[in-house]
Amino acid sequence: MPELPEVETVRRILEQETVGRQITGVTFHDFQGVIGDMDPDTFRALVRGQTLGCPQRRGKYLSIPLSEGLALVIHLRMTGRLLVLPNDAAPVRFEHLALHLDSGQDLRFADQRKFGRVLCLDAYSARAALARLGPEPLERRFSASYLAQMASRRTAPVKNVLLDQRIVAGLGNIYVDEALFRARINPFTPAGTLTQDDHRRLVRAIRYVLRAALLNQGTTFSSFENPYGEQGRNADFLQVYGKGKAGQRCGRCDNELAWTKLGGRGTSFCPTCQPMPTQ
DNA sequence: TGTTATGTTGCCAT
DNA sequence: TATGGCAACATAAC
Repeated sequence: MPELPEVETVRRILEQETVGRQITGVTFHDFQGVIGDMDPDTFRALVRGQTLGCPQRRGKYLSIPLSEGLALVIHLRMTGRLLVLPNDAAPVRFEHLALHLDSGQDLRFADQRKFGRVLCLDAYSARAALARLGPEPLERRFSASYLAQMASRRTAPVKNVLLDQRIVAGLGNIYVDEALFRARINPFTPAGTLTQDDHRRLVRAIRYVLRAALLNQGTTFSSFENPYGEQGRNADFLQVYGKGKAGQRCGRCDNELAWTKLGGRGTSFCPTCQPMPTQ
């Protein structure tokens, strides 16, 4: 599922392929709700003739500035895909939107589960949409002391706190499980009970797993592909995500990994390396 | 063949 | 405010 490393992988390819290209036309398919509440003809009128600026990423959002103070704000949610294809390529499965570019290519948006969106917003609305996000985990503002401040007095499990995009932007189920394993912290630990050393290890672990995933161009667990249709290579390096349920063994201690539900999400961890702190 | 898990975000209830 | 549950949706796997 697209989290920070996957979205950034998409952004880097779009930066190569679409910057400076003009939108010459728009094609919708069966699901026009992909652009939100906006009328499709309005969307068409707004974006036709506009030039695509340099794509930006904020958390799991992509934002592509257009001329005239507009921006395309895109979220892939769980199964959304952005693809760069020739104008004359047939629609892909679950394609909802095609932006025809003057380069002879299309920027296509496809999404099996129809949760993802491509919104055309004015600069003010675009800014508002991203303003609620917490700091970027790979920037300095996301520090051990920041995490300590946000976790202070909170009783919710640390995993839930890390998944909260208002606390830190861009983490999802995969990298939270991976980071907690690397930091040797039990996902159920009440956030407010973490020690200073926990905060430090956790921030370092989050940065490590995200950087590694970026180098591998993301994790393809089920459906993620980059705009060229290529899979990420990071799945081979996962330590716990997707392994607890199958009863696989921990790469550190060789005991069996555990699988449980936490906050409605599947959660894999090692009960030996990530023990619950004693009450 | 029916049931369940999948995971992101926003909305709702407590 | 903090927290938890669930809907939105389509499919694969059981």
